Amino acid sequence: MPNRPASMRDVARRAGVSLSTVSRVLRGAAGVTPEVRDKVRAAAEELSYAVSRNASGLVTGRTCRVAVVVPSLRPWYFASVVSGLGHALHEAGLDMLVHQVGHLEDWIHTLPLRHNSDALVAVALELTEEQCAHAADMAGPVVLVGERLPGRASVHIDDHAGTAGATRHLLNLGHARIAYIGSRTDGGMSLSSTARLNGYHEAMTEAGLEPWTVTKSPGPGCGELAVGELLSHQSPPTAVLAESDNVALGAHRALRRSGVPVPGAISLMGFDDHDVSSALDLTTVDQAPQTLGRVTGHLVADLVQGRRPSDTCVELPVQIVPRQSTAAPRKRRTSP
Amino acid sequence: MPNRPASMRDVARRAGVSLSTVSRVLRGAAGVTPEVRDKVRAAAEELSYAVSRNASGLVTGRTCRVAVVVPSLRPWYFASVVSGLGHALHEAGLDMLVHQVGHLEDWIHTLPLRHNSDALVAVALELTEEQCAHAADMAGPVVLVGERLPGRASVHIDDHAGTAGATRHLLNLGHARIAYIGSRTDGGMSLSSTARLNGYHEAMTEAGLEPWTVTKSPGPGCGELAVGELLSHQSPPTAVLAESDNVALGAHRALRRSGVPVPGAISLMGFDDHDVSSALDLTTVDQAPQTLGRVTGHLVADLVQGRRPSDTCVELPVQIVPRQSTAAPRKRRTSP
DNA sequence: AGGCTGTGTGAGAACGATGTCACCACAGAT
DNA sequence: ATCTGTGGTGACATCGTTCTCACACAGCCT
Repeated sequence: MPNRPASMRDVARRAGVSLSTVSRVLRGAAGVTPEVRDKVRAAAEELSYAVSRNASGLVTGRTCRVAVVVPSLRPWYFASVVSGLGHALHEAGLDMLVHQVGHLEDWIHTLPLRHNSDALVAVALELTEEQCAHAADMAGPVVLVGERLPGRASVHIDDHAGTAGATRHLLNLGHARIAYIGSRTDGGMSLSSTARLNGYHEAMTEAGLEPWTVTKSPGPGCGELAVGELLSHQSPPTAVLAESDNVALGAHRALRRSGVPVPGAISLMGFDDHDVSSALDLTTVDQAPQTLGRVTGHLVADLVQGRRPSDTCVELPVQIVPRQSTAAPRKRRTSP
Repeated sequence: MPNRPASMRDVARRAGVSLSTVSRVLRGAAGVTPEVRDKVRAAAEELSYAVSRNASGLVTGRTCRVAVVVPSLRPWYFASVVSGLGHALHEAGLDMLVHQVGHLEDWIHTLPLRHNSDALVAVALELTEEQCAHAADMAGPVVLVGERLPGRASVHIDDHAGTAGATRHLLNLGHARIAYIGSRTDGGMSLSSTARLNGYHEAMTEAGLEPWTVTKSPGPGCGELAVGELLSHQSPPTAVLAESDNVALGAHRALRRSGVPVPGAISLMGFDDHDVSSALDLTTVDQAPQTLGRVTGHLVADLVQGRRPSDTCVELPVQIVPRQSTAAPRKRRTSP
């Protein structure tokens, strides 16, 4: 009962021209009389006809589709990246296929994408070169977002500069005992985690101060546990920089419950500019994930459409967002 | 240089059988000797071959692809719905094309989807019957999520029961002066907004109490403005129910800034179970958007794959999530 | 044996577009 | 008048699948 949709042949018949001519018009190819073109356009409009990317892709070899692989769409960060990506791809006339793969093992299983997309964007996946090569073999250009791999196209932020800047922000406020809360899985640290940690280290040693790092396994309890450890110290830090807003969130909760005023006794900084940060008035580092996605989209479009992009490895700047959770340290009573 | 990927013909040659046989094997069709089947599978594996949905869709008329149209992927709610949807579709062997359309006018422009997807899921879009019909004409079955339209398949939560339950929760705590903050655009109220308002009304009148409603135009300032209005009243409410967590968030901020303790002086409830709610310990109504998406995915899969779903119009229950922002009202000092 | 049935396989026509090539008319040059 | 482009158009092969049909061959019953 869903009577077959109109085909190009139907449009051709209606316009009284040949199939080829309709194709030319709809593709915007040159060599058609304006008069004929309008006639064809009108016919297509009346039949509310749209070309089948399926069929055209079959002969051109291009699907006008980009596959995006992401651990999950739900977390704020991924949603933002994919959102920006979607907009940019849409502008370039590309459709976006979204695949969520929880574990990297599933990833390889999801891969039979060949012929089904023109490129692949992997968001926040730590791929090995081997996996990348396999993916490229299956689906054309591969672009990494939020991670990097030598020799592969990637778009990511300058994590190092972000934490370095954040640390300097705290130093400039007058803090000296600045602790850093990081996350670390059994498998080690991701490249961006490492870069963030290094940024902190650099800024601290640059200032002649001893870095003070606490790492916990990632998850909801990360920030809380770390704060517990920090507060039990003989002289606790006056400022805490968290690897991410999620960690900062847990830290914030722990501080609140411990009755430690923020920023009165301890200044707290996050990293991400998560929605929650503005709700909690948390000073943080904006990594503009939507921009990340958008830039990636342009890059992918360039690659797919055969333009040579200026640079296949883009590093985006970050920006400090000052809010209420950081302030100059309280004067120490012990000083004369 | 990206040497053309293997085609079915290549697999056939390698396995020493005909094209048809390969097709049969890879489709899982019956009537193939186990021995031949294994041979074909092996050949396909070696060539790391995957069927082109493009080509197979061309002849079957099915694309194994579902188009999802959503205002934006960024907000928590949409991301959750689409995430659930994606998982369910993936289980059903369907790929998900995501389109973000900010305005409904763009929507119609995005529509040339015919032949490019088997079904269309519209998330939180208030479509007219005409637009639905047009969409159905272009892309097969249409399923609405979070909104409803008589005669169209839809999946949504029981907004009415949600606010009614929330109101009763506050009533049970002993509140009587319960205000409701709603949002309303110039164009009127969406169906779900209306249902939420009605739920509140019903519970209040049921309890013999006078409803007290404040509506502001939606946006970040909605909750704040409303709280301003409520606090300026001669005897302010002891409890406030917000149409959504976003509104509640603004209300929470305004109360905090006004020095009104929550829940000490005023109990506050939201609706959605947004991430921020747990961060703020906000009592709210969980509408499980990911489940919403998941259920929609199953429904769409049924429709696409020709199974007759048990019901094309699903209403999901909601659940109160009690947290720290609601408590019994303070005893009134004026009572003897 | 002869005729059925059934089962595994292959040949070839779709599907709906694109791209190549041939054709036709008509312009201007010879 | 004939030749030669040239610009608009149509015929047809092609892309990689699925699907329909025909065929070969085995087994079983009369």
